Amino acid sequence: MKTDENIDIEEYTEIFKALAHPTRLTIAYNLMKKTECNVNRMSECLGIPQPTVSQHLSILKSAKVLVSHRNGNQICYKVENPKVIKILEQLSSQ
Amino acid sequence: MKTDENIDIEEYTEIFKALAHPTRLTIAYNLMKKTECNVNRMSECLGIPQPTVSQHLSILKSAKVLVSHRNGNQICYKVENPKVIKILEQLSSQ
DNA sequence: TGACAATATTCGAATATTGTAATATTCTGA
DNA sequence: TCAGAATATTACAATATTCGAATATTGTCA
Repeated sequence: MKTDENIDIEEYTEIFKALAHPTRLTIAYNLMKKTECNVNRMSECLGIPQPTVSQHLSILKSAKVLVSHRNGNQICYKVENPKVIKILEQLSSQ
Repeated sequence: MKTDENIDIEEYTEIFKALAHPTRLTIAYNLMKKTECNVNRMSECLGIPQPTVSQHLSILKSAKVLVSHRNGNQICYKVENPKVIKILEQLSSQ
């Protein structure tokens, strides 16, 4: 087995680490499938306290899985990273 | 955001957790790209002690990322899980 | 069977992650 | 500018992960 790698192992390790939690994977997958979403709405839909959701969002953002932008009163998160989208799309193919 | 999921979040969480380590991602990616490989060869190529490689292989196997079969004196590991292959293939597409 | 090669397991210390609770920050609109 | 809504941060205890060292297991072949 050659150890040469034409991919950025560190980058993907960070992405996978971010996705390796049921709450975070659910958030990322749903944001990829549907649309952007603000924090309180996620918190309600998931039945998870807002600060906990915020922590998970912070981890997803650090790994460049999500991006955010302010929309009036609130902050919307969505998936934009094409590498992440390609990965998440595979989860539901078939 | 609806929380309905048509994918098995737990299953993919396990897969991502297994892949969320540089050594394990390197092993899985190389096995997907190239061929099956035995433990000592991986240990040499990666420059990582055999027991450590064996531990990582055990984690990858538990997550159903890898399968193994005996080949004479040694044990060969490879990627067979189609869900995993689809994910790993995305890493090098472009 | 016995020796050796290949692989797996166990243990423990160091480190990282997780969830909860409390609190802080930031922004908007009156 | 002030109040309140929305979001983020901090601190800490509980739990999980990681690596290396030591050792155990398994299979092959003479």
